[in-house]
Amino acid sequence: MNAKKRITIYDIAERLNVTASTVSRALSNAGYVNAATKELVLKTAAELNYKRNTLASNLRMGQTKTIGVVVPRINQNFFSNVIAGIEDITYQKGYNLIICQSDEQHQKEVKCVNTLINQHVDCIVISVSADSVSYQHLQNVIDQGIQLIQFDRVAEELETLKVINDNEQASYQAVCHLIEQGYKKIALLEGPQNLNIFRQRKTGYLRALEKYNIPITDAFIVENAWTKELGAEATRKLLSLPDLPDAIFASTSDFSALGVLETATAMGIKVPAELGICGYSNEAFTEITSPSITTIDQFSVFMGKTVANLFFQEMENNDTSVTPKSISIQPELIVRSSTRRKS
Amino acid sequence: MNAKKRITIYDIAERLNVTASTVSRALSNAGYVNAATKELVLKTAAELNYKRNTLASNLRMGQTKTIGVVVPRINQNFFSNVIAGIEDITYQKGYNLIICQSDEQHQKEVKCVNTLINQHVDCIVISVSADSVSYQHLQNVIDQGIQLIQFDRVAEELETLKVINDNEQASYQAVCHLIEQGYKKIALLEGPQNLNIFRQRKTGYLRALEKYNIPITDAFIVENAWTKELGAEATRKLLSLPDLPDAIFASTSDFSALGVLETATAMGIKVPAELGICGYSNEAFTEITSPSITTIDQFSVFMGKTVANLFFQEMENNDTSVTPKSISIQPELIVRSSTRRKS
DNA sequence: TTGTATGCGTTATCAC
DNA sequence: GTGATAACGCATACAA
Repeated sequence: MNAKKRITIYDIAERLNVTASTVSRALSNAGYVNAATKELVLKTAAELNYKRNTLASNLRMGQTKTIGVVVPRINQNFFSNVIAGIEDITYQKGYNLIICQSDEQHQKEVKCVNTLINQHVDCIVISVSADSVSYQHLQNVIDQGIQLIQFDRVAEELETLKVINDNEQASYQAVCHLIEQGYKKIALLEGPQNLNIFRQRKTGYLRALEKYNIPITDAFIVENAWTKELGAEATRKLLSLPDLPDAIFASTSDFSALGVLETATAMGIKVPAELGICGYSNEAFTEITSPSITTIDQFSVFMGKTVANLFFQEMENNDTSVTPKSISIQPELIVRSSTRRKS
Repeated sequence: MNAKKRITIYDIAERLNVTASTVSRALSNAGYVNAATKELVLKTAAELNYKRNTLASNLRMGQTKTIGVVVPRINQNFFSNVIAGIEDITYQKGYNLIICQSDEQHQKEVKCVNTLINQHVDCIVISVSADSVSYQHLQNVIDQGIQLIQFDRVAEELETLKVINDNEQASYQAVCHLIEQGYKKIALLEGPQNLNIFRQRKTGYLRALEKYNIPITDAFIVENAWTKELGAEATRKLLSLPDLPDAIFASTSDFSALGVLETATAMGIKVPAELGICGYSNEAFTEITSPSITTIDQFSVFMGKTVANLFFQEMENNDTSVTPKSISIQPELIVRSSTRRKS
């Protein structure tokens, strides 16, 4: 029962005393075919419960109408939203998605990418893992003639299509907002600096300080504080400094910001009066903490849609002008209670 | 550049003056092949940057080592966690995942399933959409000889592998807990009753009331309150009844429970003193609301792993005993502040 | 140990 | 309009 032979176009052909070619034409309505026979084919195909073998079809046609997506974690809000956005568009166009997660491991990412190449996907969409070192596997994708689109976390040196957030600007705005609220000693929780996005966020932070002539305090910059736990740990450290910060910008994630908030609250420090807190990503929970957390919305679903649209655009105007395009989405600062000191 | 011909086993064969079969054998180390030639093949394959065409291979082999997953929403915590769990196991076994989302629409679900059948996936994993009416498309999967595994939301009448939560028991425990905390007038927010999971949760609720000889109040049971907004709306309705409930069990989701909490708080009603609130799913935010929300953990990642393991088990002992197996996972009640009135 | 021949299911290019 | 035939790239039974 398990190894049951499936119905093929030959089975239909035999039944109708025509050849497989006729059946094929009828089913894919390509080429000439008598209206009557066509209807007959369609009818018996339905009767026999025929399902086209996409494998064979793809092999013959040389394209799979499939897009491979590689993300660090599927079950992370930002990424699952981007995927949902991609899916929304690709589904309408009749394309399929193969999803892989790299688990933030470079090695697994390489394996995923290779699998996708083997699968002959038409396009690979990727946001690179945190510990990525080399980008040979991505160069490989390009070499195989497969469209490559990077989003969010990108290898800047590779000339590919990119969809990114203007991290620096968003970060700059956030810190400016803090300063305008009267915070003067602003700490930064930063992420792995091998990822462009975290470097950019740091740059935005520094630019804002510079604009307002606020000196940089090295002790206020904490590396790799990008989980809730690490955020909490960093906070304990920061709040035991001789010279305390009066605001913490968790540029890595809202989870980190949550760690800050919980720790500060536990220590009896009043937010936002004594400590301002700003996160990144606009996770759902930031709205419902008390106080609610100021954060930055990345428009993740929209980002996914943009990625997908970019692919189809690029495919349609297939001129050889391989001009690498980069789309930057402007994130939005969402001001909430955790940083609101002035009316 | 885009339509660049990829390297095939023939290219390697030509280069080494052997035949494609030898190359094939060497690459898939099947059958006899001279150690020296094998090494040579492997070396030049690497040199030429050969990538196996999985399409052709799969067509030949009659299996794709691919599993299709259909969920209502990719970017919903529960589902993205299940997917992550599935991926974790299947990745280790060298299997791929094709993910589709039905958007809670039966019609889209049917299309997804058909696409997966066409793709000749080895297995289809599905959690049915909320508005599903017929299950013909799933019967179809079985008829095509494809392994079908349902999880969470299942069509009970279909004899397939199933991985479910013991919803009734969890719901029963939750309501018993409420009663033991002194709540006497417990309202129920219920989900679409065409989905088994919501029927079961309702049954658990009724069973608990019965056990404690608490009469059923029809006005306390609100249909289709399974989003935050609908939960809020239901709460306003419930809290304007002449005879108020003193607890609300949002059996549909934590989002619904959040709507309850926010509405109650806005109305100046004290939680848990005047109103007990219990949700479902253990979303991350339930821990950080104030008060934190009592809820039920479904072990979603574990559920995904269970699904994947079930597939591999079933594949390995391929005896024809098509005994439909069903695995039930016992969810866990997480008691938090929103229902804690007694020490 | 290697080569030859064939087929997986489909589509495209020819003839007829 | 329809049929015969080849090809997509790989894997295997069989022959050598």
